[in-house]
Amino acid sequence: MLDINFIRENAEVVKGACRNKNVDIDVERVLALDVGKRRLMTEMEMLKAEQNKISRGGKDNTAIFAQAKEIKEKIKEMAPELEKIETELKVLLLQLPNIPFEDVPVGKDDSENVVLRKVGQPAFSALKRGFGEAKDYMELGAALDLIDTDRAAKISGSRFGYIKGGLAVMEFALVKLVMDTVIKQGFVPVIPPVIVKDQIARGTGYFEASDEKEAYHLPDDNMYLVGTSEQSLVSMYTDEVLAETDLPKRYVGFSTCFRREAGSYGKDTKGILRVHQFDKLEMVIFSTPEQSKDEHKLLLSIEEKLMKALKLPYQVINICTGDLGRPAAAKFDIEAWLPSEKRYRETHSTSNCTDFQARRLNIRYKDKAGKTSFVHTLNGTAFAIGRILIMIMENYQQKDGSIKVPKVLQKYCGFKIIK
RNA sequence: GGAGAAGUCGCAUAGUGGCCAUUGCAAUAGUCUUGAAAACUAUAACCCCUCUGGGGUUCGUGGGUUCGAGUCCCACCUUCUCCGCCA
Repeated sequence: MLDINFIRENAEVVKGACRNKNVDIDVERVLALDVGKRRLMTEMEMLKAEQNKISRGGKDNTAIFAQAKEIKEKIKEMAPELEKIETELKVLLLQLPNIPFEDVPVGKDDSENVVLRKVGQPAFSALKRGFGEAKDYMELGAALDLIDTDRAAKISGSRFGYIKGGLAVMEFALVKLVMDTVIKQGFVPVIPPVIVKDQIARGTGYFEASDEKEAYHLPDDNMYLVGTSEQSLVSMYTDEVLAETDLPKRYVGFSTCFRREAGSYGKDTKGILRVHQFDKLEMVIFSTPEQSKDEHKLLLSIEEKLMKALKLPYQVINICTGDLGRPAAAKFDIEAWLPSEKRYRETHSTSNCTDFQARRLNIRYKDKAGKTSFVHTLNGTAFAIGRILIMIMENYQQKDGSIKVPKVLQKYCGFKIIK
């Protein structure tokens, strides 16, 4: 959510942001509603002041009390009009996107994202090492009995999987790698709730764009399964005031994530690249406005550090305005090389949401002068485990179909190869 | 699931129908001090408007009663305690 004062004073900037983010909202309408609201409020407040003056007067003055009652009725008549304006204004305000930073590339959709750098050699494909075409992870997994989507389909339907054996062990190794990497940087590990209340699911702003259908709903309790632990982590400090000296607060959450994948029929239907349930380690930071750009760099650097530790080839993408999403002011993705598809696929994403989420969730901090303002919130993937397992399987496959365990994970796994 | 209690500033508290919500701690500024602590003084409760004097709004949320509600009534939300069930 944007600050109404900001919109009032920077209407052109807001319009530009809508244009660049492909959001179709009538900013002039917002301004008109705002003017109308304030005009009506002032009028009602003047009446109210008069009423208060009369009431404070004293006791048992029937004539004057009748007058006060008359004013009260007048105010009551005006109330529905104000409510109507406020409701419409609120709906529009919730739909307005965050303003992208100046240095974010302008573009209409993901085709105009900018590659910042490529790290590692994608040519580390099976091809170059002289054992023919790279096998895809499903083929490797079937041979080694690591992934079973057929039986998962029998039990739970499509887009589910059993992850088994050495691959299941590797999940815990990845968790340990992340913990050892980020706890040093001051991140507090958290295992957050994965079921959240209706108002929290809405509050985090994931439901605004019609992605309401993306979350699993539990109708008996009117609660939702989280699509990412970002939802329960960021909302942790809803309606709280933090101390400036405690910022930045850094957290790394581990949780299962649930997604209905409602709009993605026919996309990545095979295997476990896109599933209804997966585990993810997610970093979330609460910072002051001054800190947030540096914290964003920190998140990206940690993501790259983790990818480098696994020695997976990847590229870093600067997401353009049209692909940013509503809450982000800036966003970087990491895409790892998937040999079987001979292209990069997204594994990580990190966003700086500035005060956009905080205003909506009412997360503030008190600065040294005693003034309260909204914090900045940031998030970044540490590992989306299913996808990283896929990347490891394909990039570490051997000529005989076995899979080498990345060196950093060997001590956590207790074995060096899956065969 | 059953029965009780409670929600007021960052924290803790007072406020049982009538002046624009009390007090303490913490915070910020100042006085004093070589410096610090202590002490003292001042500031600040959410948000809106403003002619900068001030006005309005706000006591978990939403309704209601009243000339007037933190205070009375109703519903809801949340938390806590006890009982029952349970990993």
